[in-house]
Amino acid sequence: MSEITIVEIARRCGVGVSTVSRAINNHSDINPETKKRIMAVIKETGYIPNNSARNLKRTDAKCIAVLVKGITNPFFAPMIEVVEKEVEERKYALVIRHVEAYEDEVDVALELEKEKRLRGIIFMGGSARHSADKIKQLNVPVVFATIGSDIADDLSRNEYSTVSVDDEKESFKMVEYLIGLGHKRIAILTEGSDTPSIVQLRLKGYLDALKKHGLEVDENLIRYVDRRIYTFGNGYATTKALIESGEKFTAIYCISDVLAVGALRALSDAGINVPNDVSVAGYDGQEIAEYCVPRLTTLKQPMMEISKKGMDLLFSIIDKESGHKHIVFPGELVVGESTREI
Amino acid sequence: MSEITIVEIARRCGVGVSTVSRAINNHSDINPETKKRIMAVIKETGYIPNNSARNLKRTDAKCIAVLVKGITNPFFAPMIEVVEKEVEERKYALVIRHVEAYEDEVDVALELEKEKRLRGIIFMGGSARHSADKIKQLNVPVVFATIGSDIADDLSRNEYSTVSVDDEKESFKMVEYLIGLGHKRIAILTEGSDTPSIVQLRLKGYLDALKKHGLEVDENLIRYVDRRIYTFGNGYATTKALIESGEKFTAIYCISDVLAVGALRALSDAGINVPNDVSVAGYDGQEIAEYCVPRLTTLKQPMMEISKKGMDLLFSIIDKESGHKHIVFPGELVVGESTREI
DNA sequence: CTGTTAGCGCGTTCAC
DNA sequence: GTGAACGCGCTAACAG
Repeated sequence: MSEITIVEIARRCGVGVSTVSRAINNHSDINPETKKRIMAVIKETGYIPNNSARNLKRTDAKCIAVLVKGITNPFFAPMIEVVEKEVEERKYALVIRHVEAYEDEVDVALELEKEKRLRGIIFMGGSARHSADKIKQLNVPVVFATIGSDIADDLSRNEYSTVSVDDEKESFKMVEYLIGLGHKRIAILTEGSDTPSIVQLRLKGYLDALKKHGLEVDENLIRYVDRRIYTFGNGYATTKALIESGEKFTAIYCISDVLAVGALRALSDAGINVPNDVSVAGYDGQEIAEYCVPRLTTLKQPMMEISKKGMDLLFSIIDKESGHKHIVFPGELVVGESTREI
Repeated sequence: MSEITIVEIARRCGVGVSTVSRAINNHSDINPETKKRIMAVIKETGYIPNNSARNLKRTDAKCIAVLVKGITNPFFAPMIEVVEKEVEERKYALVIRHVEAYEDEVDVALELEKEKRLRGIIFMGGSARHSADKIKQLNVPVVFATIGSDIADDLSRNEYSTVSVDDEKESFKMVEYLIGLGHKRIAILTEGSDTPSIVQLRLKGYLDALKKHGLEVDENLIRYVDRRIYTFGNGYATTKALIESGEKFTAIYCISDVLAVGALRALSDAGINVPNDVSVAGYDGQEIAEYCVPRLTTLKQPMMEISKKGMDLLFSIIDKESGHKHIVFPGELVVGESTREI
């Protein structure tokens, strides 16, 4: 089965290849009649233009790329939908790539840019610190969503945009809320991450809140989950270990809702009532927080707004209507049924 | 910023382009010294080969594609991880594409195949009935995961493989289990789908089980969620409507775990105890089923085995060691805390 | 071991 | 309005 190419279509229609090309790409300079004839043959033969060849030649491809770190992470699902909608509205093409945990997302972007004709890139998740040089190499506007600007050094602030909540501040807010309820021994479920990331910011918010309110930091209450903060199992296992360690605590603050749901289950299994015996708080404001039993107190990130704003910003930079910006959205502390006064 | 190409690298190294190509692609016939020199220049210049051009020429690209219908669906996350591992082990490249609900996955595959040099395709989710002709057009081995063979007509059985559970049978099993617990008025949360899909099979299993046990089908107990069966909100809203309708029922069977979690929440809000007042059963055996409160009784699909077997099969067909097969895995009825005898 | 060269399939001039 | 010819960046023959 030799692949059918544009030449073959041209031959069958008795026209030149360029005419076929014009028909495919909706060019204006073409006789409607010939176009119709060509399109008929194309449909009939099931011909599909080779995208690689097109990318090689095309100069005007309007394409946006979204690079998602950990696409299996449900957190990004609603954001991606917003991106799809925005991109479609503007008649751009969209390519979604997921980036492995061990890959450098900017490297992947670099590669992708060679392959497609990208006009803009939006990153979701991933590490926070990238060399400005590398980002500059991308040559197209770049927006980081859900990653704040506070980790960027001043030099690189103008090389890319960020749209996010202030993870440190919001995390601080949540812990302060727990403290306000009278909790003094607040455990935290976090991840032992060595790279600068939102995880570290959230931990810092926790530490600062304790400090501000004169509570001492007990290392035994800082619990590191095994690698991934978006699995129920990790929240469950870590909480179980915490309980069994005999350490005293009256609240658990989890840096993701998914971890918190695992924590709820572990507490329930141990016969510990939430919120009467122990309060549980999450972070992210994912859909699950609203539907678990009890409903989770969580720090809701305005995901839709973040992605919407991220796209607006990206397009306005593409259209040279704006320079790079660093936008911070406020998070919302949603009080559920999982926390109460002590 | 003119893009830097292989010619430029060759010029800077004072060698021919093919030598550079050989260096990049780890060919054997090359002097280690020259290779080292070339690689150094490549690193220095930040040169990245253009993938489109490569795809255009390459004859041997070992690449597998996974097309996922609704990649935002957490159901496929663990399966994709298995695929990644298997593909990597065999030194193939992997391209993951997610397919919109309104797109035809086979069409997308057709397009992708023109662009990349695919050696095999694995589909996850999506509609069940595809014309054998179209699949044949793909020219490479195709495996459908999580979609059964029962919807394929005999003619096309040899054109592709399927690896799945028998959705109708397993669904039947679950409903029979509920009936065995003494339930007579069993509501079902399903999706009003017009295309042949697992959804219809699960509904059929429900209907058949009722019939077999002499229970009459009450249309009022068949509830259709609004479009998507993998959102908590839909399970919640539909269950809420069911409760408020005043219809009597003692069990709810949800055709996905995600719907079931939403149902749990709605019942809890209405002051209905699970499982004492109403039993709830899910389907899929996702991680959440094990961590919600109460734990969900569900029909667990062996997702890891399905994807592992799917990949094994795909590769053995690629290597001509096997023809197309239709493999059915047994599901496992996992009894949680959400169902009890009436 | 290395350089030269011919296309891969297509979009884009530039003549007609 | 249309066709011929060129070349995008690269790999794979082939010749040295």
